[in-house]
Amino acid sequence: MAIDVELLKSIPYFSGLSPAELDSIKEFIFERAAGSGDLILLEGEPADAMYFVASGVVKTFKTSTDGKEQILSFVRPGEPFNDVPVFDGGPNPASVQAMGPVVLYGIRNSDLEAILRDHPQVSLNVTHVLSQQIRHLVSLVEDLSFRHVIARVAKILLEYASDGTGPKPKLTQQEMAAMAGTAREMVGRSLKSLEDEGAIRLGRQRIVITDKKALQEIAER
Amino acid sequence: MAIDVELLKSIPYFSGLSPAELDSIKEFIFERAAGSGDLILLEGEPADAMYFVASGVVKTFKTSTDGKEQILSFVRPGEPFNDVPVFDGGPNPASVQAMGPVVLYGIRNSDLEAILRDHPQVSLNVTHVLSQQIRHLVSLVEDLSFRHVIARVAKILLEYASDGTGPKPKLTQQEMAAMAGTAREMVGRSLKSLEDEGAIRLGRQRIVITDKKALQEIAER
DNA sequence: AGCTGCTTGCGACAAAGGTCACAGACAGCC
DNA sequence: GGCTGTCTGTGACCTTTGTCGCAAGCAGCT
Repeated sequence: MAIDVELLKSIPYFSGLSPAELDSIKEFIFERAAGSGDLILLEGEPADAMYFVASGVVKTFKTSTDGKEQILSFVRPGEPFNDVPVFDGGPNPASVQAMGPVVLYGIRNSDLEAILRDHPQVSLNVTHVLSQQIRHLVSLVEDLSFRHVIARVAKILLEYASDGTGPKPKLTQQEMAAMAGTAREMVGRSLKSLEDEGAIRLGRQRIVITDKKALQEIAER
Repeated sequence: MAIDVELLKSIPYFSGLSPAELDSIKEFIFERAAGSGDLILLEGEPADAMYFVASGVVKTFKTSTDGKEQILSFVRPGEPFNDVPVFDGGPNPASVQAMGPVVLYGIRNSDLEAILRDHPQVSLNVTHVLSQQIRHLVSLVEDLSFRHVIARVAKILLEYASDGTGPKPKLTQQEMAAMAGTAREMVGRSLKSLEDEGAIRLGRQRIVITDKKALQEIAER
């Protein structure tokens, strides 16, 4: 196994570090691969490591007692997940699943603690990363609390349309439902109603945005 | 104005610091008072400082375009708010309002940045505090996504009953509604139905939990 | 004691969202 | 080229939640 130092450099956690520092950090990193659909972490389990996505995409999500799923975020290359337990000592806050074949870089809790102690720049970087996570969650709360399902679906489309930046998970209606906190059927109906309003076109396997402005307007309601 | 050093010491942000360090940090702190109902910060405005509650309680919340309010958290003595903008440079993520007369300790962004640079222990502490905020928000998302209004109300009651630890805001139905992300009437109906099930008793101005176990059970649905 | 505002308590509807039950479409795989 | 399992489309129906409109109730103030 060979840790990709170029990738390490591009990870926000480790920005601003010297090559020598990166080298010493590299020693703590282990690699882990997973196939499509593999469960990587289970919410509530004791946490012993955090991860970065090296390639592929994973999703973090919560599961309700009756089996409903709420996706919290997608994690793309260079981004971390399950870092919270390192900082507060608690269990995994959410389950994590591979959206396709993925390669992960992991760091054991105790090792990261040592890194934080030795490299103050890293904990500074971490405050930045955690802040972004907080903003993301606040925005999710806002969506769930204020917006109707159709607006949430419109927002998802706007965010996950083909903009060509980085890997995008191809979303099933089931997954969109788990993102929007609703049932699959509601997503289907929302898509249909968005099509009726002329904002999108539903093709075979593919959703095309035909009127971005209209879609944005619907997303704000 | 006199900054209370005892209080400073008890703030998680500054735990593990020497008296000398605390003294130097003290120099950056300014005091600010607000009366009941005063708006302290407005979401979306440029942020220039973060705060700690010295006495009293404030609430942080989001407002929708049509005026609905979603409470994100209550902030009690020793706890921070509006720290996220310091770490990511963005605007205030939420509005903040005093629940009663409050005294706040503030630190300007640029000053806190200096403190973080000079005292690595502080940024370590910050990662811990932010992690807790993340867990709190994830739990809020879970509630909004999985639970019915009545379960959310039950949860609120369990959390804000008289357990005698620290100042508790006395909640109106309107405020409970803003916490649960619903309308005031729904809170009223939920309380009534909780009373019918024998979990609580609604007295004049006061809600008494008569069957905690039953209430917990309802809260989990 | 008499005002004035906030807080509650309902009841009747309306609207949004969730559930169920299938049928058809498609993709990937032997 | 057929099979199988997943994904999608859809209608009917039920539940939950939101909205409106008032009428009391209560608290604090003068």
